[in-house]
Amino acid sequence: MNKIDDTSWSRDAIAADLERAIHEHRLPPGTKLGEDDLAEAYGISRTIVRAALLALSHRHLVQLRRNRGAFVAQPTPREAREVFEARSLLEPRTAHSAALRMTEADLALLNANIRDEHAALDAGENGRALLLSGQFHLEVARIADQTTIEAVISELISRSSLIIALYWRRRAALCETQAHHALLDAFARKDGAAAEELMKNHLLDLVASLDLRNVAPPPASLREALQR
Amino acid sequence: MNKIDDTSWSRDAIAADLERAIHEHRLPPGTKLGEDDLAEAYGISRTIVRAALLALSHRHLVQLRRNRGAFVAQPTPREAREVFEARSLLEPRTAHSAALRMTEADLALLNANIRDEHAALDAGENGRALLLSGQFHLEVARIADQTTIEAVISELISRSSLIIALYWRRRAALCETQAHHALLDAFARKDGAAAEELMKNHLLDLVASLDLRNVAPPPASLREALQR
DNA sequence: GGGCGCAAAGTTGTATACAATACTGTCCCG
DNA sequence: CGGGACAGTATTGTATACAACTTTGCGCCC
Repeated sequence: MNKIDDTSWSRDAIAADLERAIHEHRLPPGTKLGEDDLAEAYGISRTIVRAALLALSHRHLVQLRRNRGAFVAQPTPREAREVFEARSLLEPRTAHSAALRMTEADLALLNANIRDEHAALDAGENGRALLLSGQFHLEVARIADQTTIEAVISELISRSSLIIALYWRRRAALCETQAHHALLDAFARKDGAAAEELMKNHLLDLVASLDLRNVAPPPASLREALQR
Repeated sequence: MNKIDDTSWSRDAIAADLERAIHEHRLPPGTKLGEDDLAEAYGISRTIVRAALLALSHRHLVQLRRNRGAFVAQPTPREAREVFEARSLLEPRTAHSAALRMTEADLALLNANIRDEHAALDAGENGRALLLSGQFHLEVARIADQTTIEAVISELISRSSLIIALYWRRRAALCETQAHHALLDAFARKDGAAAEELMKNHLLDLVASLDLRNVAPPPASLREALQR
């Protein structure tokens, strides 16, 4: 209903649209994604919606429960740790490669990204800021020219957004843009080793800002029941 | 037709069955996977088949071409390099963790795996040997108790099987089991550093045994035309 | 005889109808 | 008054019908 139904939405377009909404915390963890609702919203049949939800479930952004429907995923503390563990294996080395391949155009793009993120934060658009923050990391992987790793990181970043929604402790907004700024400096100097180290510490800081005590499943079934 | 249709196949069961067939090189790269054919083979409607094919396409094992159908993926040399690049970022450290957590039961399982692989090679069942070889790597990730990384590695291993089908240069069968045996020794000693180094070199050896010159796309559209 | 165009067949894309399962509220019984 | 069973409602699972597109083969024209 709030979606533009001028053109017909493709499966991938719907999946991307939903992923963005999840990433921006417009669809919080546990939200029920009813097939009829989505079909009506996008002006298409359930067939396409189901395919899109299946795609998102493969990215661990949506949990499918047989005969019960699709819900925005709710990563456990364990899953949260694992996601950042995987990122810490992939992203520092990727940042290293990216630093060595960095061009002026790439630097400008990353710089614009940081600026936009800051603007979003000032405007109170936290969801949009989080999305831009993720895009910064994704852009680094793209610059490293590693399509396969980029795809993996893309999924991990989106999952990280869900993790932040559930386990974020204190608002360390400044920390974020600061870390990205420091990375940008290393990139500008084409200092691979520094970029690698900065990325590694950045990810460690991110995990440190989470509260992953095992009392996690409160939003699990309780919230889900209320959500609908 | 050759499939058992006693019980009804689920989407995931079909996807797993197809993935196994691809992994074992029973379905070589470029093979057309017609929806009607599969639906008849498994005794279900195209609905489920389409969902399974969509799932496999998300694992990069199947390439979907709009209005043309599904084909077993044909990784490019570049993609091949990237897959092993990703594996070399993930698996050595994972082997390290696995070594530290190794139990007697785990060792027995890995040992049995190597034995089975050897038996398969002796029997000339190369596809089965390749599957078992992949399972060895997957088992290591499981032992490391990293579900998320395990899922990523699982996909990369299956893709590696496609890469081997396309770019394998010489049969270095012995090398394979030798490397796994050396890893097993390190695991038995709970020597994480050694396991990490062995895994790293094992993956380098694998890439070295490939012929990734950019004359790759011969099997691309030519073979696809003949295949059907 | 070669090349273009059109028509027919086959395959995939999408929507919809129906079946199966889970949820909700009510009624009856203890 | 509380608990359990049952029926109604709603939602998801699967199959099928139809539409759109691609491919293929034939025929006509140049």
